[in-house]
Amino acid sequence: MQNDIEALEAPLARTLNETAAEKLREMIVHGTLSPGARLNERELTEMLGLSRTPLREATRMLASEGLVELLPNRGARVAALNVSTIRQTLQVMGALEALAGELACIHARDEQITELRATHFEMLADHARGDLDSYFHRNQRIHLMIVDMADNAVLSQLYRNLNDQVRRVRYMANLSRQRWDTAIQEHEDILAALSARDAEKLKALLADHLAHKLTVVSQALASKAAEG
Amino acid sequence: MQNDIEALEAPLARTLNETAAEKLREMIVHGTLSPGARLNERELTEMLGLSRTPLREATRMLASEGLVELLPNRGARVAALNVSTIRQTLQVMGALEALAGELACIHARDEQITELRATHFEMLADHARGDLDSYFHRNQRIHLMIVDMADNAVLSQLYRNLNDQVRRVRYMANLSRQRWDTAIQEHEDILAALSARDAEKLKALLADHLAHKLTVVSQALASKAAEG
DNA sequence: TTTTTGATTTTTGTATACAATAATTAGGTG
DNA sequence: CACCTAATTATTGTATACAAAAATCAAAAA
Repeated sequence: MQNDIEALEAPLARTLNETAAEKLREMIVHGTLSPGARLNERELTEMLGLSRTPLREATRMLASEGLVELLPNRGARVAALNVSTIRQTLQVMGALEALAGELACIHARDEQITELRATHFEMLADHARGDLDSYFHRNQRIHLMIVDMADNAVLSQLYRNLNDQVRRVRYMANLSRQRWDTAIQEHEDILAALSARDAEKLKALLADHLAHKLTVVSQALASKAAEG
Repeated sequence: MQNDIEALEAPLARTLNETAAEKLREMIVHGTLSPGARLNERELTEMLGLSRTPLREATRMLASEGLVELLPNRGARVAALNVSTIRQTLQVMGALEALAGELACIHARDEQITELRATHFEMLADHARGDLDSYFHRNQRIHLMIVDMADNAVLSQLYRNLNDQVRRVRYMANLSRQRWDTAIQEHEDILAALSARDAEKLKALLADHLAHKLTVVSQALASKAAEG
């Protein structure tokens, strides 16, 4: 019945604007709402089954997160995705990952590193069986785990926001499979450096890793721009 | 000839929720609304002369910026200011400044550095005449100039958001004057490194500078917590 | 045809009305 | 008195109503 569904979907006390923000965020990240698309309030309220008030509050939150652009008196649209912005975002993420790596070497507990290694092996399994989706998901998870090991909530929150921007590219343009092998090797090196608590090496590895990601993502965006 | 307003990103037309967000942001940063204070919608609407709709949209934006905390069904309150959060924030700002310094060494135009040096001397003048407010303001400006020299809009935006958090401490607890002299020296070194386009040195100097700031701000917060 | 201009429609921004939840107070009970 | 409990009040969350701006369309003029 209805109450059960509600309880499953919203275990904690939540408001409509929060759930709306979550739904919209997911739609934007997954590309259901494509970059630059106008957000028509009437359409979205019908789609989400709520009124304009919580919807507008949600779009304002997403605007502050950088997923939505506000046009005064002309509503809102999904933030555009261009190579320049993604490059800037990845540069910042690189700086944040470097900090995260440094702090993780200090604060990470052994069981966290063990858990990270386990996830890494699961990702290897995904790689072996060619499960791109699961591989991508666990890849994300590994990076988030490292960031969270830094034990800095501000850092974690910021990183996730920026990461959402990059995830959009993944869903927009399927990233090439050829990068897999090098990425796997990089992850193994990263794991080794963290286990050895070698902060400087970890920072360097993370920087390289992200630089590679930048080239891949840029190419993906550029080819998408060329075909579209 | 037609006005190409569309091409410009900066929207000149303003809505009430934006101005409300600006007002609230300023009140929070300046401490007019003190940390942890409940945001009563009736009071604020009367104070700002608008209705609850744009006010609530504003508070949601500020929540995403981290200046406000939302309590479901219990409204909102000004985000608390504790040493732990400020430490985390400054750590992240440090990472961002390091990136900014690196990029600034590459992208900064000579006239920008000239402008920076001019602001530095004006700050020296503030120091000489003991104008703490103006000194503080120009100090902020110098750091923002360096960040903006990186030519990375994502970085600039993020840095400003985090900086707002730290500014709150300044207004909450007047920072000690004794740090002035060391800060002046550090700024001169930073300026020299940037002029020489010495990225590594600049990064190190900025890191030191921020580490000092962290101790000062922590002490200020701790003493404030002790007296309050 | 193309352009322009003014009316019509749509969409957004804001205010207010209503509903639901939380806070407060008053009155009883041990 | 302390401690419940219920009624009242206040406050928040959501829906809707209204106003203003933008977009659309259609007829007239170049």
